[in-house]
Amino acid sequence: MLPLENSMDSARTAVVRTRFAPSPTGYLHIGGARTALFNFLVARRLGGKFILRIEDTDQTRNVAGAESKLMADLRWLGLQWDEGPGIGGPANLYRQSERLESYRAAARKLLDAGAAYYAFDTREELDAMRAAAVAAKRNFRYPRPARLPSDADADAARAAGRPVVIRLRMPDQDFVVRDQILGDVTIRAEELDDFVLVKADGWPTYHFAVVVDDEAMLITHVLRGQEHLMNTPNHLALQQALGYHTPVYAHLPIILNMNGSKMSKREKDKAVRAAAKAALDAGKLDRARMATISGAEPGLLDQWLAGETQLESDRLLRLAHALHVQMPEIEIHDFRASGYLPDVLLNFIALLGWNPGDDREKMTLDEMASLFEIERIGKTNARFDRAKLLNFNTTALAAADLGRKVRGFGDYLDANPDSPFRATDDATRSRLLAMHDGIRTFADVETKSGALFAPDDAYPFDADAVEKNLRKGDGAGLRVLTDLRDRLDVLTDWSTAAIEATIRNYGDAGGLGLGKLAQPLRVAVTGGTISPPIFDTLAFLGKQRAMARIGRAIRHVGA
RNA sequence: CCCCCCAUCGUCUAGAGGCCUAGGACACCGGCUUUUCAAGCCGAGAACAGGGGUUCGAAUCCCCUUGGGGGGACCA
Repeated sequence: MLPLENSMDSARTAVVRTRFAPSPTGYLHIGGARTALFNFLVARRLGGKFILRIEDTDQTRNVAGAESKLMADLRWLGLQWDEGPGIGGPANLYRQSERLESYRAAARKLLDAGAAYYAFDTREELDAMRAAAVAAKRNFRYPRPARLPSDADADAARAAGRPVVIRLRMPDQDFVVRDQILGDVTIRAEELDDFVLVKADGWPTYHFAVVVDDEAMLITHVLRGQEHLMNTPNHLALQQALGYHTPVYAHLPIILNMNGSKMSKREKDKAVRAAAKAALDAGKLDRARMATISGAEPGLLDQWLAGETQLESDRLLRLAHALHVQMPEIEIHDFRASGYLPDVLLNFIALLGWNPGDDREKMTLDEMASLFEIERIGKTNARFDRAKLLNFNTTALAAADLGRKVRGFGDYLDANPDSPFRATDDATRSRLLAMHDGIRTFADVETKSGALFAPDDAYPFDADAVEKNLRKGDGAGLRVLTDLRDRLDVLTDWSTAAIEATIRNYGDAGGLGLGKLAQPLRVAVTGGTISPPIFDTLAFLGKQRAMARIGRAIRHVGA
C-alpha cells in the first residue's frame, strides 16, 4: 500500500487530472455542461486528463437511461473524456455503484481509527432534533455520544431493526478552503457537524464517495459549482482523516435565468403545463390525446397538470411540439433540439464566467483550450441570455460551410424524431441548406421549408397571407399568379436561373417589382409568406410539383 | 433565522490606484438596404448599488448598509 501511495504521489505532481462527476438523473444540464467544459479545458490546457465519473450513490434518484443520455450530450458537445465509462482507465471502475468495496474499506479504516462512528437514529428522531434546534434558534449539530458505539452495538441495533449509519467524527477545528476563484474561505468549527458517510442502506453519501474517488483517481483539480462551496470543509476533514491529498479547488459561479432565478428543469414543465391547460380550456386538445402524445399514462398526466409532478424531458418535448410552444432550453439536449451548433453553445457558456482577457469572444474549443486559465474565471453569477446565444449561432451558421451545416442538421434531426426532414437524404439536405441564408438555428429551416415537405394537395393556406397577397386590390396578386403560371408552364429548363429570368422578364415588362411577384408565388406554393428565396423554392419543388401547387392556389382563391 | 459568496451599461464582460470624459459584445432605439423571413450596413442612447473612510489621486484598497445568490439532508 505504501509504495503505491508514493507512486501516486509522483504521478500526482506530474499530471493534471480533472473530472466531471454528474448524477444520472436525466439529460446534461446547462450548468453541468459548463462545469464539464471548464474541467475539460483545464485538462487540455495543462496537458492533463479529463475523467468522467458517474455518481450514482442515491438509488432512489437514479434514472434509467440517464447515463447514456448524459454521455451522448457530452459527446455531442465534443467534450470527450480520457477515462471513464465506456473508455476505462487506470482506476478501472468509474461508476460509484461499482466501487462500493473502496468505500467500505475506507469506512472500516475510519471506524478503526475512531475517526468515524455508528449512529442509529431514525429519520423521525433526527427531524425532531432539528425542529428543536430551530425552535431554540440554534444551529443543528448532531449530538455525538460520549461513548462511541462498537461494532457489536451496531449489530445489535441492526438486529433490533434500527437504521445504522456511519458518521464522521468532525474535528473541532476551523477549515480554510483555499479556493482558486474565491480566495481563502474560512468556515468555523461550530458551523460543521458529524455528517453521514455511509447511509442506512449501506451506500456511501456523496461527500464520502467523492473524497475516496478523487483520491483513487488522482484528481488534482476540482472545478465545481459554487453550491458545493460549503461542502468543502466536509471533504477537507475527510481527506485529513484518511491521510489523502487535497486537490486544488475552484468553485464556479452559478448560471441563472434572465430573471435571476436558477435555471431549472421545472421551467420547462411550467411553460408546457401552462400551454397544455390553455389548450384544454380552449378545447383544442383533450386529456386522452395529450396522454397519447406525451406517452404518459392518464393518471400521471393528471398529476402533472395539477403541478404535483414533473414530466420527463422527451415527453415534454413531444407535448410542446404538439402544442406549438417554445420550451425554454435548459438541458443540452434542448439546445440541440432547438437547432444550435454544439461548438457555439460551448463557446457561449464558456463566456459565462470566463473570458480570455481581450475583446475576443468567438472561439473554437481548441482556441479556448489554449487560452484557458483558472485565474481568469470570474466570481459573479451570470444570467443566461438566449438572445446573445442566438446571435452567436446565427453568425456561426452564416460562416459555416455546407458540410458543417449538413452535419449539424443531422444532429438536430436526431433530436427531433417528428421532423418532416427526417426522411431526407444527404443530397436533399445539402440542397435545402444551401438555399437557406440567414437562418438563426436549424429550426428556422423547418419554419421556412416545412411546407415543401407537406403533400402538394394538403399544405394549409394562411388566410391572412392569401388575403393580402392574392385577393387584395381586386385580385391583383391572383392575376400576376395566373400570368406567371402561363409563362412558367412552358418553361422546359426548370433551373433556378431560367425560372428567375422568366419571372424577372415578366416583371420588367409589366413594370412590377419583384415584391409584387414573389409574394403571390410564395403564398401559392407554400401557403404562407415565409420561405427560402422564391426562385430557389420553385426550383427545389421541381416543375411538376410547383405547377401543381400554383394551380391549387388559383383554385383555392377562386373558390 | 444562522453561515458563506458576490456586486461595472438591460445582459455577458474588460478594468488588478493615475492610461477611464469607463472599452467590447449581445439586446434595445433610429436610419439605410431588401423578393418574404432572416441577414447585412450606418448611427445613437445606456453602467462603476448607496454611504463612510485610506490616498495627492479610487470602478479599482478598507468598513458599514442595501441588494442578489449559495448552503444549512441518510440529494448530489
